[in-house]
Amino acid sequence: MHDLRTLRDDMPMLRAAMERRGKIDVLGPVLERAGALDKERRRLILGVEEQKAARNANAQDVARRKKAKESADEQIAAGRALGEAISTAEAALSSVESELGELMFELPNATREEVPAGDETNNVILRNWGTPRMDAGVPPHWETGAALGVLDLERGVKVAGSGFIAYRGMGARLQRAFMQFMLDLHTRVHGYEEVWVPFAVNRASMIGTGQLPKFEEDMYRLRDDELYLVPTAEVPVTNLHRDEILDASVLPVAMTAYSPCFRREAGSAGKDTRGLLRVHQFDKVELVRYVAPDRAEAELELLLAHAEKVLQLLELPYRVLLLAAGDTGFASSKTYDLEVWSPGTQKWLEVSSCSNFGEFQARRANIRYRPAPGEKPRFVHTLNGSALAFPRTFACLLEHHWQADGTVRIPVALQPFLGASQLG
RNA sequence: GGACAGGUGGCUGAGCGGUUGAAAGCACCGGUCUCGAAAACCGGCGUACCGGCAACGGUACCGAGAGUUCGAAUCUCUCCCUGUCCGCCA
Repeated sequence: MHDLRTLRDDMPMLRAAMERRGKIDVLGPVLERAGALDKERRRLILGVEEQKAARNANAQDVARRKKAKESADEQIAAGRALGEAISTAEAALSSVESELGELMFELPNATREEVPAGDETNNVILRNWGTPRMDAGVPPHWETGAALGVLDLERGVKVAGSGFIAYRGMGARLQRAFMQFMLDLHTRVHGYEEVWVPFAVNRASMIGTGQLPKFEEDMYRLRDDELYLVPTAEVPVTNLHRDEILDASVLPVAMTAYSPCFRREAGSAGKDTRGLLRVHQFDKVELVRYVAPDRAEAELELLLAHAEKVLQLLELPYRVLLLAAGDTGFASSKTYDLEVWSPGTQKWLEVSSCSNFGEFQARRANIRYRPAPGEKPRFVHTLNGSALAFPRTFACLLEHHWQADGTVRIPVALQPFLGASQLG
């Protein structure tokens, strides 16, 4: 959510931002309309408030006269007329405000200047870590997973439908090991507070982080209650301090949480859906930080390093991408993706997305901090990243560490958590 | 799920339908005093929006929304949340 003042004072910046995202065709007119509505809104406010001031003065007058036992009939009649005028004016104002509000919810965040313009073909590979396995003959994870008895795709489909996974035996245990391994790393080494949060959230939370109102069709919604299954722990964790003013001394707030993630993936049917590549329910450990604005850039690098550390310990070769504006998420001002090489499918798979949201989410969720006693509250900047999403990590693990005898080597760092040094 | 009782500023807690944005206390900030601190005393101390270069002025906000009224924190309705008891239950 952008500040209305930006609309007023820096329209060229907003236009340029939509241009870089490749959305100017659709959003240019939205910006124009919003700008006009903002002007209209202020004009109406002026009138309404003037009338209200008159009404308040008139009501005081009535009170004074009644106290003095004078007649107030004239004032009461005047007040009634004012009241009618006010409700007409307010109706006009509220219709302008609700349209303006809807338009503002349509506008994505502006990306930072170092983010390249254009679509995903403009993403920049910043660096590589490790050596991708290029030898032929590494089977895809769904074959290895079935052979080792750790993945039961057919039965996942039977009990829930396509995109729902059943893990078995050591495969199930590996999920638990992932959770413990990642949470321990982030809490004990990287200094995050571990939190465990609701996996269903209300509408206000979904609006706070930017999933709603724009992406309703991607969310699982509970029919009888105004609740949504979380698409990522980002939602409940970031919203933990919604509508609060934090003391500056608590920044940076760093929280990590495990959660299952539920995504309808509307519109992406049939795309990269083999095995674990794209599923409706998956598990993930998430990192969330609230930081002071001037720290946001540095803290994003820090958070990215925390996510990378997981891959390094899992000994999985990866690359770091700086996403181009058009590929950057709606609420984000800058996003790094971590992609792991999958030798079984000959693809780079995204296992983490680390973003700086600036004040875009904090403004929606109303998360502020007071820089110093007596100073005005300011919005925090929010950051988050997966560290990591389990299924694709699982897939790459099964492929990259696959050995010619059909077994899978378990990286040393994970062994104590799994209680085994190999699968099979 | 049922029955009661509640939801007021950072916290505690007053508040007859009419100078109540809201008493008081705590916390916090500034000052006096002190070598310094504490105590005491004095003063200040909400958020958002609109107008204004500014000083400042205006409007709104007492869980949320609607209503009654010249005027609502105060009355009515709906919803949400919290507490207590009962029921059910992992």
